Amino acid sequence: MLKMMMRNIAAASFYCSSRRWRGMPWLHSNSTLVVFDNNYFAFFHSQPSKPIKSTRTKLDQPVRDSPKITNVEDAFNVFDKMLQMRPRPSVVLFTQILGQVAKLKHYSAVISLYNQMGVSRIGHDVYILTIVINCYCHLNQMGFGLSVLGKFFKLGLEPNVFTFTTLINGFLLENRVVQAVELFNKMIKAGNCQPDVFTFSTLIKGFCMRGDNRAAIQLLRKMEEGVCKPDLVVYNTIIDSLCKDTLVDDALNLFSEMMCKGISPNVITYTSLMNGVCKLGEWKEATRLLNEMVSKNIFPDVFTFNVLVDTLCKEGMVVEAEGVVEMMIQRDIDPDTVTYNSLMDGCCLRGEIGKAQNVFELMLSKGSMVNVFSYNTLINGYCKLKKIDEAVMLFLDMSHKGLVANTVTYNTLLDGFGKAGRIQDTHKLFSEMQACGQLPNVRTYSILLDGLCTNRQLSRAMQLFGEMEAKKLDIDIVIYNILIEGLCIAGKIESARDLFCGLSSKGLRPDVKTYTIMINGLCIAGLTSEAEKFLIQMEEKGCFPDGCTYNTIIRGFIHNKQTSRAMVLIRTMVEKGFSADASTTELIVNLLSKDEVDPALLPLIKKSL
DNA sequence: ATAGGGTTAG
Repeated sequence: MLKMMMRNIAAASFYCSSRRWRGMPWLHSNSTLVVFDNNYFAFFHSQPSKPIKSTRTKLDQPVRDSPKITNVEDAFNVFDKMLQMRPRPSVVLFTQILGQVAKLKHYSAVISLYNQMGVSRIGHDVYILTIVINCYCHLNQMGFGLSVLGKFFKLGLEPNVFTFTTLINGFLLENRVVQAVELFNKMIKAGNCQPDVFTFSTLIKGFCMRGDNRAAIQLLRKMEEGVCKPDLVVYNTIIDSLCKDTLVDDALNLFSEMMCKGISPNVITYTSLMNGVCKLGEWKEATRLLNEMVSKNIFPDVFTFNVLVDTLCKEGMVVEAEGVVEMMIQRDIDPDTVTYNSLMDGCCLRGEIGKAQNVFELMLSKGSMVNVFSYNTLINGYCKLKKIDEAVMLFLDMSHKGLVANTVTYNTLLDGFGKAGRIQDTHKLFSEMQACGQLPNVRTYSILLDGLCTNRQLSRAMQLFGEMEAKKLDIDIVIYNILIEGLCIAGKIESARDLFCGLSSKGLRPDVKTYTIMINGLCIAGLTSEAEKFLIQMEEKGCFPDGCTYNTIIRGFIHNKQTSRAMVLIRTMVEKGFSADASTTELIVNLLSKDEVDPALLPLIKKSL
């Protein structure tokens, strides 16, 4: 019944949005995806459908000692009953309960149950202590995790490979790679507890999380030489990391290498690869992978479909994304919160906030489907449309749903306030986020700085920048770009140049944006020849100008009435495969109407537009 | 009974 309803809703929204679609073709003019091919879906219908879900009821399942725990409340109830039983159940049963709660990711609940066990003098063993360490790790409380390790020695228990692997994971989650590697090496040296494939994959994942694919692959090669051979999880971890860095070719090489070794890919491997090619806009390659996996009887699951839905949404093709959702439902794969969040974001990107709100309400009607991502996405949608009051309402509504606003929530709202010129509210919210224990990150500061700069409060921006330096925050190039731009627009080209020149001493390298901002600033100050020097300099340093750089400098030259110089730059831009954007086009058309352009250049100008 | 891999937001 629900499925029927969903299908109808999907069909209805399909109709709605296809009308919008026709009305706004310009939204897709820069789409990197090839035009959506309806045949692409054909294979889904021709393939055997996914094996029908088992309809076995609870009664058919083998009777187990431990009751199935589906929520924390159950766990606490069962636990209380167990504590009252005489004789008391064995520690194994308690372990099973805690293990299940941990699997539900209710880590603090596990800790609290464990503490009750201590009070009730129930013995501890390696299993339960390892579960507890794992929970502390996931709660970012590695210190407590290490103190549990102390208990091993107090109780005469020997930590095993599970314990050490858990600890290594804990270090990695806290970005303490050095300690993780140290522990790993200690395991090898000590000799009585060798790392197994789990330990290796954990460390490899840690390297990947830091973006250190080289170290990850190095460790993979080490495994290949040793006794502990890499398995599918190890390959999947690295393949995914390469894909996330859009190094899809490297990922595909590893993929074939893995298959040569007789390790067959699974749905996770294919989902990572598809995510990689989708990120590059290689829709045909995504289709090929999809066909390939299905031909191997590996069926896309909700993760795989979510990648497709999200990619389509990011390209503005919400209608097509809804088509994919339709297909998921037909294949008995229920869209989940992630699916709907992607759809919502897609609607927001198109400015269709009402439609996004409908998706949000659909999630609400289906039970507690909304999460912090859902709120953040919708809040962002409203902020981008400058509907700040609606955004604030949603923000206030979160707590009623038992959801806690996180750093992203605050960053989104802070940006909304800044862009709406509500600087006073920005300050209030910034204090509030810290009072609520949500730590500002570099992104928060970049949002605050941007707000101050665009609201002409440059001295306050510089003051905040000073605070960041004093706090020894990891200041990145984005922060400098904002400040340099702020200074340029305020006409303080000298200070901007000083900041720019000081970059290398801070260990930072200017990126395309930095150069473009400087070029713009120099043009505003009338220093066009210096601007052109920057254009040459950036190329020499291996930082290649993009379309935006060329448009910026061309506009700069036109504004400075150096039309012929601008025309030369247009020629270069066209040669490099870039073209004039809307505002440059307007300037050029203006020049043409005033007959200020050499007619000989007309064919070239046509090419650039 | 304990440890590792894929999807969404700023």
